[in-house]
Amino acid sequence: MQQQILDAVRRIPRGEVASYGEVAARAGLPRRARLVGRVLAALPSDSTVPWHRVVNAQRRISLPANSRAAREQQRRLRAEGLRVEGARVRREGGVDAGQLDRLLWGAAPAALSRGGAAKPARSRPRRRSAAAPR
DNA sequence: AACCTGACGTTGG
DNA sequence: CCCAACGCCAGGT
Repeated sequence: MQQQILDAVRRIPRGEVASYGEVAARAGLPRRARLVGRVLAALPSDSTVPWHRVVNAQRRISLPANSRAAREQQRRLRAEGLRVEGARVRREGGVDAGQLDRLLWGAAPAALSRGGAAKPARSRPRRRSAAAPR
């Protein structure tokens, strides 16, 4: 099953990241996020597995800040075009759901914003002043 | 077998 | 957004 995990990691596209939990799930091992971590920790330094594309659910590098490994992960991620601030990793020019809506529909989907049925429940991002990706 | 520990995750404050 | 509490799974002592 360790192979399954490594394969899942290998399937992460260049320039993208996946969480330990996601990797575990994709490997058919739900709830085994920690296992993913231990497997990666055991990787030989010469491994070709893109372990650097694995981050925690908060999209943060899950390694002791400033450790050798942490810096290496930062280096590699940046090399793949990802923005890394501290431990936080984000995709360049990433668009959130709200932006995507506006990009596709031009404006707020009035039909959905009508009170009554839908209950957003969770505060939605709402970014109005963000520069539109040319 | 109890207990500690960690490249984790989710929820609530 | 940061932090604390829990919940979880596997290994190591």
